[in-house]
Amino acid sequence: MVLTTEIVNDFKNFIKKKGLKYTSEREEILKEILKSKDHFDVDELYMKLRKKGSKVSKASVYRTIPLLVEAGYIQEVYKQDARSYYELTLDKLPHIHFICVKCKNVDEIIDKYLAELIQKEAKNKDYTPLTYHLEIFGICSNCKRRV
Amino acid sequence: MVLTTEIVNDFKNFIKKKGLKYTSEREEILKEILKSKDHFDVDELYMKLRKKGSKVSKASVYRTIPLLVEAGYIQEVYKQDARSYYELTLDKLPHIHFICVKCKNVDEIIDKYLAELIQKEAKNKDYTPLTYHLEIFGICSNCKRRV
DNA sequence: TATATTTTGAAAATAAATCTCAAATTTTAT
DNA sequence: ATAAAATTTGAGATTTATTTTCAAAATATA
Repeated sequence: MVLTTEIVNDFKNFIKKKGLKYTSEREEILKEILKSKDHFDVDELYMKLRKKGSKVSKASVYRTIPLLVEAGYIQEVYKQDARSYYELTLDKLPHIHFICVKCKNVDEIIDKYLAELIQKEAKNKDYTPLTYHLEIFGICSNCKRRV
Repeated sequence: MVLTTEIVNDFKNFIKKKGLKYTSEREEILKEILKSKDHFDVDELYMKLRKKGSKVSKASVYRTIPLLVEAGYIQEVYKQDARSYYELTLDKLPHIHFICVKCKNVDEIIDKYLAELIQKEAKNKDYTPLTYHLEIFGICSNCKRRV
């Protein structure tokens, strides 16, 4: 696991380099995200912060997320029902999301060939890939059993 | 190219089998979609219909799309700015969408290994895949040149 | 042909994300 | 440390794709 303090410091530098101001809200949001072990959406993140007594507004959460994406700490991994889900990029291997259309469960699968495939096709097209999603919508084994 | 009349008839059977009513609106929407060579969203489709003098409402377009997805004629291929894009499933090989974050251009790439990769992982997890997207967000070669 | 059922169009409702703006905070210069 | 300049914040309004509502119209059934 990467050190939180180190990341927080890097983020501070990133913010400064962009000529922006380093605020306690931005730090609070990053720290909370660094604790996440899984996918999250803005609402979940906002609720977690609130429960801890944070006064950060939802607007600030919405405003901080693109900065964290740009800095490379998080990625938007999929969208469901017009809602975006994010996850930490750190230490993450390329993965696939299996989204069950019945129970809405999301299963994460690591596939080491996926990154190669993407790099190969990006090179072909002279594309610079920043982030990607591979989402497979289908029916999970549980839902297949209980028809 | 698959015969339109055949598809239209299959769709009619699909609708009937579900105990729904086969309406001229549903047929109009399907026929218009069958003409599409590319991705489309609800607005584009609705506008095309209007230009032809169709009286179909946008609500009906929204209501017909899930039926066509369920019947397997179209797929949701990506979302951008909270808007869903669809395309015909017919005769389509597995493909990747490169979405340029600068110019918003979407490039389609056929990759024959993608389907294999998905089938392999689905089998592993005892998953029944229905549809999938591989979206790569990045910067296209054009936008890289004119920085 | 009449009855029952579903679908339609138009407009209202919903909800995620973005925007507005005055007040608060951060940064810079003195 | 203090004041001025610039940015960010919170709260609520706005935006916009999609969904829902409901009376009227269309379709299917008996």
